[in-house]
Amino acid sequence: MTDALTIHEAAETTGWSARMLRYVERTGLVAPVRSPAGYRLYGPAELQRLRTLRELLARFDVGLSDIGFAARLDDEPDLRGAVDEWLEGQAQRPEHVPAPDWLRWEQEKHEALLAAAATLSPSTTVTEAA
Amino acid sequence: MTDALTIHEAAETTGWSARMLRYVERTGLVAPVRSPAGYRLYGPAELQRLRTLRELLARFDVGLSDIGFAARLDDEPDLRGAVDEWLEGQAQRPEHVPAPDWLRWEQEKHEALLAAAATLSPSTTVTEAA
DNA sequence: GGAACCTTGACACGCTCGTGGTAAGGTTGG
DNA sequence: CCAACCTTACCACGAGCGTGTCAAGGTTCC
Repeated sequence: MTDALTIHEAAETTGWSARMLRYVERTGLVAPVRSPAGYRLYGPAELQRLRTLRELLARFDVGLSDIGFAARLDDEPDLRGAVDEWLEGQAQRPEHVPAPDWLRWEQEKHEALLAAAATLSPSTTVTEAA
Repeated sequence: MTDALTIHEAAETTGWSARMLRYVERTGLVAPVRSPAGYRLYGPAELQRLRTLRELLARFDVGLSDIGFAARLDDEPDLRGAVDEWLEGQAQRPEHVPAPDWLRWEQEKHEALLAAAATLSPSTTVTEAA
């Protein structure tokens, strides 16, 4: 009990390489406690975390940096908010723009504006006929 | 009205370079409609989206790929779930492990196990005394 | 005190990201 | 018809990711 594995032992039981365990630590995703001498000590919790992390990366083919970003989203509400807001297609439309016009655009775009993009005004603005 | 800018015009009004607009499109974050001939046509919505995206990246110093990942989280519930679950420190502890034991570990870790990590058992398992 | 660990730091390598170019070829407007 | 635009497809390049390996130096155990 009260077992703590050294980096190489942890590597063996988790499937990571010792090298990668150090790297993972640098990304801030799994940081083991240190012995007074500085040795990394991986407890059951860390080991489990490492195994599931491994599974996660493999299953969805994402990178450590992606998970790192997700973590950042988690403790940076501002970022989370800004990103979410941007993602939901600019939910809060900029009031300074008439709005009805730009809305049509979205609509048309999602439908078949492609073909209907016929009669447009000249100038540098692109125009074309079917 | 009903204006659609070509890539270079859009570049000018959004601050991106034409080159980057194509790149941004490849990431799937802002994809303009295409004219019958294949020309990219940026409408007000896209332009706005590009401007706010630019602001977002600069303000938080994140990359297009990060936003791309956030988008992926948004439409891949499985991924979102797996990531969130992993992030909240393995909320659902593995029932197959006694639990009380690993919990102590977390506790001790967050406190001052460092110094208390004195008397341990020998073998390959790390051990040390103060 | 020496073998067997651990630590950090560095070099390396292939790959992706974020950029910029350039070349070869279609469109379009006047 | 031709200049001015657009398109895709490449080359390039520095920075970072994901890995490995090696070197120089502490720890620990017996």
